[in-house]
Amino acid sequence: MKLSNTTQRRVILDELRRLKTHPTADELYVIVREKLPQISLGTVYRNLEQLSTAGTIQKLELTGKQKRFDGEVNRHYHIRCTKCDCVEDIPDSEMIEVDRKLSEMIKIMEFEGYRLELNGKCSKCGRKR
Amino acid sequence: MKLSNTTQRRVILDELRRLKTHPTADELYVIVREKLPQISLGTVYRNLEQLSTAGTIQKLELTGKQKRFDGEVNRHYHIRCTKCDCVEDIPDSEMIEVDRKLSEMIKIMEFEGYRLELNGKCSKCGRKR
DNA sequence: ATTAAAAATAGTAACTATTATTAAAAAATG
DNA sequence: CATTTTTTAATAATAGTTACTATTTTTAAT
Repeated sequence: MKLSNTTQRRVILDELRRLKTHPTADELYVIVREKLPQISLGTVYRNLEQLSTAGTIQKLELTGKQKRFDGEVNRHYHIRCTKCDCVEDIPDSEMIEVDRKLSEMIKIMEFEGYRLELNGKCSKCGRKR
Repeated sequence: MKLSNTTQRRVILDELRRLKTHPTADELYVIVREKLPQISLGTVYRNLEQLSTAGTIQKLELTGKQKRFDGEVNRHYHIRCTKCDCVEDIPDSEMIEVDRKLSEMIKIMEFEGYRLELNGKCSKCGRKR
C-alpha cells in the first residue's frame, strides 16, 4: 500500500513528531485542528493506523483504555505517571541493565518479545533525576 | 463497602478460580450461565470489578482490547501467545532472575511498579521447555 | 423470626474508543 | 490532461464496558 502525500498526513506526522507527550488520537486531533480546522477525527485515526503499520510511527498499548502514539520508533521505555497519568520516556541510560537482562531472557526462553511499562512519578510530578 | 454473599458472586469467583485461562468478562459470562442461566453480563462485569478492587482477584491489562481476570492474586508473569492469542502463566522458576533485576531497578530508580507482558508461543502452540 | 436498611440483581440504556461506509475531492500515474 | 487510485469529511456502526432503575435479596438490628 502506497501512502500518498496529503496535507492531512503531513500535518499529523509533523505534530506527532514535535510533541513529546505520546498523545492519544483525540488529543492529537485537537492539536492538528489548529492547523487544519476542518479535519475529521476519523482521518486522524486512519492516518495514525497507516503510519504505524508502515513503521513510521509507533502505536503504544499501555495501561488505560486509549491507545497512544509516539513519533519516535526506536525502542525505548515508558513510564506512566501515577499522579498525572501522563506518559513519559525513560532515558535509555537508566535501562541498560534491565534491557540486557530482558533480551537475554527472551532469547534463552524462546519468547518473541515483551512489553514493559514502568509506573511511578513523572519528572514534573516529582521523580528525581 | 461491604460485599454481601450472593449466589452470583460466589459462582463467578468459583468459576474464575477454577479456570486457568484468564478469561475476559464475556467468556466468564458464558461459563457462569451454565450454572445461572439468568445472570446478566452487567452482573459479571460489576462483580469482577468489585472483587478486583477488594483484592480478591486480579484484573489484567494486557495487549488487546478486552480486559482479562485472574483468580490468582500472587504476583506472577503472563505470556500472550502470538499464535492462538491465549494468555498463559509463566512458571516462576523461569522468571527469578528477571524478577530480581526488575525489583532492584524499581527500587533504585524510585519507580512504583511495572507491568511486564511476554509474547511468544504458549505451551500448546509449541513453546519448548 | 420480623423488619428496616443496605446492597445486589436483571434488564436495558448509555457511553467511549475505534472502525467502517460513502460520496466527493485530491493526488498519482501515464 | 484524463483516468485511475487514494484520501477525505461526515456520519453511521461496532465493541467493550459502565450507568440507571425498579425489583429482589441480603444483612443487621431488634
